[in-house]
Amino acid sequence: MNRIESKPPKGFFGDVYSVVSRIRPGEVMTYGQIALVIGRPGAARTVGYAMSAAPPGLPCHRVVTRFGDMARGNIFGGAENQRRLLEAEGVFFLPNGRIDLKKCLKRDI
DNA sequence: ATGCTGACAGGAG
DNA sequence: ACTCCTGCCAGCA
Repeated sequence: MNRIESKPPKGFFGDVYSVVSRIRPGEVMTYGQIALVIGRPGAARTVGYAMSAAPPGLPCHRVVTRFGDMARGNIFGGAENQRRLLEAEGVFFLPNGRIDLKKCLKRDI
């Protein structure tokens, strides 16, 4: 299906982008948490959908799954690239290859 | 309006 | 640890 690209950010998508852009370097948020922040609990899937339409410049690599791992169809450069970006920002990775959500998960909801 | 899809989350087996 | 199923919500044909 067509990617949403010629559409301006609005409503749900705009909220998602706003929240994601608010994530400070060295911290990450899960899809479900973002959905909760914007007032749409359970809309984690839609958050991911919004991310697929994320405009350039949005730190979508700071958005991870509840396991602190990378999502399936990451289109921004692959899990390796994501890990490199996050580690460069100070995100702590565990030996199992996942992010230490206990330390890096943003909580200023 | 209806149905399908999707970068998820949780629970069950 | 694994897979499978269900629920959730927004956008598009």
